[in-house]
Amino acid sequence: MTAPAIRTGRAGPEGGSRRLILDMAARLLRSGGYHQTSLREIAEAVGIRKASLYHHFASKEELVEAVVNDGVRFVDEAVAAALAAAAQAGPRQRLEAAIAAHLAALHGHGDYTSAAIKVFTFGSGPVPESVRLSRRLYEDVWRGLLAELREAGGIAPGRSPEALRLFLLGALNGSIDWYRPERFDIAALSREFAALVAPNGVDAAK
Amino acid sequence: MTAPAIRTGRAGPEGGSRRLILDMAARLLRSGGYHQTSLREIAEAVGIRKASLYHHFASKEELVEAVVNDGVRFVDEAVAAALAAAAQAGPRQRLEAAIAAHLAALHGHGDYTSAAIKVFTFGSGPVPESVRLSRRLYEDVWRGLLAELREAGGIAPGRSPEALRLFLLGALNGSIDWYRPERFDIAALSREFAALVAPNGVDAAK
DNA sequence: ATCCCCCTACCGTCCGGTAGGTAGTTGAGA
DNA sequence: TCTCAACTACCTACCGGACGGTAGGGGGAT
Repeated sequence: MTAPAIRTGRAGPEGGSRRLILDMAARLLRSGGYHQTSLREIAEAVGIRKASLYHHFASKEELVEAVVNDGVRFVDEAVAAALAAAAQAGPRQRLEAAIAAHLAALHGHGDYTSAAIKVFTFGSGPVPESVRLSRRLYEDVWRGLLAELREAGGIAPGRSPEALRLFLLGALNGSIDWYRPERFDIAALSREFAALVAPNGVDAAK
Repeated sequence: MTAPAIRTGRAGPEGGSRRLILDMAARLLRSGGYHQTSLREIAEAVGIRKASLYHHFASKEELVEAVVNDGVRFVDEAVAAALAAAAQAGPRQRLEAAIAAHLAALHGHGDYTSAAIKVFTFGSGPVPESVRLSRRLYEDVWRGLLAELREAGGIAPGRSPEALRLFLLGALNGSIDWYRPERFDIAALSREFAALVAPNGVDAAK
C-alpha cells in the first residue's frame, strides 16, 4: 500500500471534511472575526454537531490558527508565483505584479487570506508562534522586493524602505474595508499603488 | 440658573462619571475591540457595578457608539486645528500637518480614536448611522485636502485622488499595528507619508 | 419630598469544552 | 470467505462560566 490518502468513515468515500471545516471557518472568520464566530456556527455551516469539530481540531484556537496559516500561505504562494512569472520584467513591473497578486488573494474566491487579516490585524490577543513565523516569512518577500526596487533606483533617495513596506502592506490590507469588485479593478488599483511607491518609471532593465 | 454643569450624587462634587466610563471603555475597546470588551470589565475599571452603567447608557451598543463618535470627533478636530494653524502654508505642508495630526490622535494619550478605528475597521456588524455620518464628514476633510493639493499640481497627473485617499487613510490607520513610540517619530513618519502622496515639492505658494 | 447615582440579585442565552456512546470502515487472522 | 478487534467520524447530552440586560431597593444631596 502506498497510502493513497487518509480514509474516512462517514463523509463520503473521500476524506475532505477537514478542508470543508476550514472552508466554512474561513468564510465565517472573514466576516465575523475571532470573537464573533462561534464553533456552533462553523459546525452548522459544515452540517455536523459542534462536538464533532473536536475530532479534527483540539480547540477553537487551533482551528483558527490553521485557517490563518493557510491564509498567509495562500497569499505568499500567489505572490511568489506572480513574481516567478514576472522574473524577466523590471523591478517596477514586478512590484505591480506582487501588489496585484496580494489584492487578488485578498478579494478573490478564497476567504482564507482575508480571514487571516481580519483575525490578526489590529490583533486583540497574543499571536501564535506559527502564525508569527509564516507572517514574517511573507513580510520578507516584500522586504526583498523593495530592496530590489531600491537598487534599481526605483525609489526616491530619501525614503525609508521599511516605512514604505509598512505603508504599502497597511494600505493593501486596508482595502478589505472599501474594495468592492464592481467598483474597483484590481489591475488599475495595482497600477495606482505601484505608482505611489515607485513614481518614476524605472523599467528599462530587462 | 445658568446650568453650570450636570450635578452628581456620588462621584465627587463634579459629575464626571460619564466621562470616566467613556475613558475606561475607550481604553478597553482600544485593546480588545467590541466583542472582547465586556460591560463587566468596563464597570470594574471604573469602580462601579455593571448594572450602574445602564444609568448612563441604554445599552452596550450605545456606549460604544459614544466612544467611537468621540474618537472620530477628536481626530477630526485635531486635523482641523492643524490645518487652521497651517493656513498660510503651501498645500504640501498642509498635507503633512494633517497627517501628523491624524497620527498624533491615533497614538497620543487618548484612546478614543484608536478605539474607533479598532471597532469599526474591518467591521463585523452594521455601522450605526451617527458613526457613518461623522466618519463621512471626516473623510471629506481629506477629500478637500487632496483636491487642494491636486489643483496646486502636487499630485502626479495620472493618479486617482480617491485611490490616493483610500491608500493614505488605510496606511495611516494600519499604523496601529506597528507604531511604537520608542521606534518611530511621528514627524518623521509624516514626512515619509507626505512624500509618497506628493513626491515633488510643490510648496512655493505662500 | 424628590431626584440622582449606585447597589444586590437575578434572568435567559450563548459560549468553549468534555464525557461517553454508536454506526460505518478497515485490515489482519482463522 | 467469514470474523472480529481497532479505528474513524460523528452523535446526544451535559458542564461551568461569562455574556448583555432587568427588577427593585437604598442612601446621600438638593
